[in-house]
Amino acid sequence: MNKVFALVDCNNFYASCEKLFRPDLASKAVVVLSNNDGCVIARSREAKALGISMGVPYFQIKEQIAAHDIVVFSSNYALYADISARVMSTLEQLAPKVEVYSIDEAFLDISGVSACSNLTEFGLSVRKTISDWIGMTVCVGIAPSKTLAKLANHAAKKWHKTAGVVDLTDRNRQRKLMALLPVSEVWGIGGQLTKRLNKIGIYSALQLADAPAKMLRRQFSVVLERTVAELNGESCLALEAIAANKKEIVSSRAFSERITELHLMQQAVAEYVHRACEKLRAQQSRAKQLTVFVRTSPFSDAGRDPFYSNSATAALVLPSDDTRDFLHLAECLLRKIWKDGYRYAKSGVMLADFYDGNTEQFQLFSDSTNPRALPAIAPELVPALSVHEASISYNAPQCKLPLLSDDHSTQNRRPQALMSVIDAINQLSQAKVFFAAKGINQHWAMKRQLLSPAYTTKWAEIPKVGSGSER
DNA sequence: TCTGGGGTCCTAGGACCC
DNA sequence: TCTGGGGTCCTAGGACCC
Repeated sequence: MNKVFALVDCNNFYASCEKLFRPDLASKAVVVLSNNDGCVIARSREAKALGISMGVPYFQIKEQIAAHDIVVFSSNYALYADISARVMSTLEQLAPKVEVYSIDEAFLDISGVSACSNLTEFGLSVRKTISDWIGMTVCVGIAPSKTLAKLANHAAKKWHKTAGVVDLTDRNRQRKLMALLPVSEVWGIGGQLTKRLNKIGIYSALQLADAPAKMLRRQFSVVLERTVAELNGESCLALEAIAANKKEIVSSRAFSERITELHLMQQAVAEYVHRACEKLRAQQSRAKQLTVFVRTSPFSDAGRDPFYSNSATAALVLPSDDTRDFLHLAECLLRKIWKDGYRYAKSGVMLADFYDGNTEQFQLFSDSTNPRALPAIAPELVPALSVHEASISYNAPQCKLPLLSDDHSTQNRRPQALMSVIDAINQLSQAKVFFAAKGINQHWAMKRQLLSPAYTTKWAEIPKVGSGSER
């Protein structure tokens, strides 16, 4: 049976979510800003028509916004995640297999549907159901590969006479559409590849589809070769109905005001460690590796406000999901890269090198006084503490384990209940329990001055741990 | 004054092994 | 003067995505 995919994508998702609870804004221009009210990241149809471009800094278009009476919102991820979950669970009722690809789009496997229903009619019924049940408008692209389904979706959005659904299962229709679209519209072709492809005379999607595969493989990569196969109707990218665990977890934010003092940066980094570890536990992984990075603004006048960016990485001896392990390590790493005299704009942490949370490799030569992982950092990184002292201050006060025991079975018996209890409390009531390291009055925390109310959720905050996909 | 956040995959090159 | 061949693993960096 031939594969058939449908790509369902919500129109102007964030802006549409904001309009959902504000019928008074139905025909008004609406834009949504990134974290910290920095850039425009979503625009309603009306805002696009007024020429507001994607990614433009808010401060640069304030006059335009006032002149055209555009309504502006800070991003409200709790709201968007909740609406997204409703759309996705509806799609799961309509199609046998669904892959949630991002907060506002999903691939459906509808192979076989054509046996009992016209594909365009199927698309229209999906559109109607999502509109009737949730109030969101979606477009549907249908094709024998994901890359072509993406292209079909693009066409459905671009041309209104399609009524929001394009069936691209026919080869002639595929070629007709590809001839009309620039190669940069193809999924997987970004700015750099567009430039290089243009140089060798490839401008349209069709020219790419007709280019010799061997040449592309040699001059570019297997990725491009696969894209071309997909454009020619050969499905290379399977539908992944079960979301895989993350292989790395990042938490980072720009500050609302510049940070110039180490103790404030320590708070911020502790906050990001806390969030990253929450996500890590939510997918039941343990991590070994931690990276901390800091940077000043890349947009400042370099003469007056010099640029600095640095990162440091270290690994625990054993993988862990305990926030305390990473707080300690992060503190050491931050001291390594911190330099006085800069105006820092952003920092963050990244967890990597993941292990299954349910299996654990014991150490062959375990140090019985050191039942848990000791950060593998050179002593010179921690001028105040020798490694020995670090291990003592690290383990002893925080866990009540028999410190002098050769019983290897105890080596990983650091109480895990603490983290579970903290996660459970914080799920019941957002951010009630936390480590003092992250500070109480976070003056540097992000600015969201135009936030809409928590219409559908208990907290107008970041999505609860484990709730759907984030973006 | 003010410019987002979070991911994945691939490749090249170095280190190391026999 | 002349210094092999083949393989794996890891990492950094680039490119892409939403």
